[in-house]
Amino acid sequence: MTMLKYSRQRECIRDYVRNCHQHPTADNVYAGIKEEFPNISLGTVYRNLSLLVELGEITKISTGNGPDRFDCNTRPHSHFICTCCHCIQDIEMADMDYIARKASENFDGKILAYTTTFYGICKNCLDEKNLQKSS
Amino acid sequence: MTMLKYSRQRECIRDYVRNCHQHPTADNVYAGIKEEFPNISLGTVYRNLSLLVELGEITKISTGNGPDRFDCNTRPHSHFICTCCHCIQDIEMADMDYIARKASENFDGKILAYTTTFYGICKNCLDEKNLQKSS
DNA sequence: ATCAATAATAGTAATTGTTACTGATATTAA
DNA sequence: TTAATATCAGTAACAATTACTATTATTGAT
Repeated sequence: MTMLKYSRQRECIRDYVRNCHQHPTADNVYAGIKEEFPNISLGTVYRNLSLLVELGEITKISTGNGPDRFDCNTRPHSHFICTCCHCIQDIEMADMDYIARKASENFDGKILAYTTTFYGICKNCLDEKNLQKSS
Repeated sequence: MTMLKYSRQRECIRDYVRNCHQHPTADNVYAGIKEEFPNISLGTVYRNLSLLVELGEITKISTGNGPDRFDCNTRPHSHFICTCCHCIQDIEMADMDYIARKASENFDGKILAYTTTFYGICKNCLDEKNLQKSS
């Protein structure tokens, strides 16, 4: 491990993700901190986001299509991705570990982590289309 | 929808994925059928894999880093990704729907699908390192 | 405070995985 | 057999991300 030096850019990037609850992309972060650092490089944003993920200060969400998203919520939780507007929402579940325990039962490897991603239509899109959650 | 015409290339691609249980990448498929179709195009492989996914004949797995993988198993199941050798294994779980029901309880959108991906060390890697599943 | 060591930067080029385009070929229904 | 057109091979374009390089900023020791 190489020693870590302070950088104002990294500080700013971390704060931005901390205060943004829309699960921003690297590009969103880049655009968002352009005001404070007009000539920051996109590479710097990517590098620091990766670093912050390594440090466990933020997490990365792979959506399956489109760019990765970042999340200030480091507690274990799931994500919901709306197939309509592509928004991402956190989903908290009571007994998440149940899944890992259950999966371990018939698996001979060592399970260290897992993520669950839900897909569907978010509240906003349901409302816009006058649909019900249960229809 | 445009009408679907037969193609030997698509047949071959489907058969390859059907008989390959290593969750191949598009590149793997490309390399694997080069023998039968020496001058097949990588674009053709991508196009047909996407088409087969649309038709529900195979499924696509997004790994989060690295290329997408494809799976001949179309029944609902989870995946385990080894962080050591990067292999992917299927994990069958008895009551998977429990998760979706549980998640629905405190969520106001409409959940239509979900995937769970487990991360850890596979049996082979555990053995090579003389490690135990429970240590 | 000054300095040397080096981590981090801005800017840019390269890489990776995937999709789009184009003219030629293969499949299909009449 | 023919006409219509889906698919093809080949290649170019694309989006997201990473790597490179010369310069700047931070740090710990003088």
